[in-house]
Amino acid sequence: MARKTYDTWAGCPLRFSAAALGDRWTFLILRDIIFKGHRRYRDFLNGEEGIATNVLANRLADLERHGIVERKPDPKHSARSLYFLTAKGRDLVPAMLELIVWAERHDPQTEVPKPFGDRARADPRGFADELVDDILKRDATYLD
Amino acid sequence: MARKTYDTWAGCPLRFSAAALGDRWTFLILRDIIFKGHRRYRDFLNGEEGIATNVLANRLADLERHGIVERKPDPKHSARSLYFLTAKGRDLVPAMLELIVWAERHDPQTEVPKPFGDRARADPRGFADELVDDILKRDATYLD
DNA sequence: GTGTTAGCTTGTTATTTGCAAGCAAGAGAT
DNA sequence: ATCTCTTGCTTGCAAATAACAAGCTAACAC
Repeated sequence: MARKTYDTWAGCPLRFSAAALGDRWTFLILRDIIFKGHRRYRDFLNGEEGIATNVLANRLADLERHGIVERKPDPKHSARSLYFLTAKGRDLVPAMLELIVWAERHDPQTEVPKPFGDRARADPRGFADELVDDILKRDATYLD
Repeated sequence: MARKTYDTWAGCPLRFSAAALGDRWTFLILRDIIFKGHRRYRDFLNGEEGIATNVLANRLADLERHGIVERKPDPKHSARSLYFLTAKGRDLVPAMLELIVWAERHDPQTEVPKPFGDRARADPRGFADELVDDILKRDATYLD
């Protein structure tokens, strides 16, 4: 069963964001789609953090319900599903970049490569656009 | 009792962010400090979302453990505690602003005032700096 | 000194998570 | 064609966490 819905949490923007994203695993799934190029259930499941399969299924369903992720059958493997970001999901990239900038600054063990952080700080909009472009290119490789 | 710690979640920036912020209530507490000017336990507790008192105590302790929030005794009322953002906490303002921009765009019921959204989109850095300034000014009113 | 408020802590129950197992449908090898 | 493996889930169960309610101590307010 999916989690209790916070569908009445519209209006206030941070409450709206919290309802959609306020969960550890949701962040990591989005990271996997945006930065690791993952699109398949197994890819998420095999991530190093070890999400439980039922929790993954719930989170993907939640993200789909929120219109952030879209599920499509894999044209090459009819048994598989693929999970893509919608435009709404792709619009989260700038916020994700700012979180990365924050983490880079405050995590002494950060693994953010310096050029990545520099670029995110110097040209956040341009970098976000570029990342969105990469996402769409990656999507295409799964769909053609 | 506080939540299970995800203290080993350093390194990857979004995992680090998820460990510190990946929770509905955490978002809302930060919103209350940044945008509503709340500093006292009661202020958070009386928020319209209705956080439970034990959950609030846990979240504040978590935020303090993560160095995002700092607790100080109220100089005017010795029985009270006040919760302030640390520099690390104030550095979250740009990410919060991007989430607000996202929510404004995708929540049909958004209550973000248009000038606020416009400013956040046109001049994110300047706006974030200004908000941090407001936070520090507000802090001062509690401490003098 | 009596009543109220602030900031919690301590139960108790409901919900969610983490872990293990199972399972149907499709793909791949023989 | 059949046997096996993989994929994308669902189900069951114990443990952790959240929600709701009550209580408790120290400080004010009068």
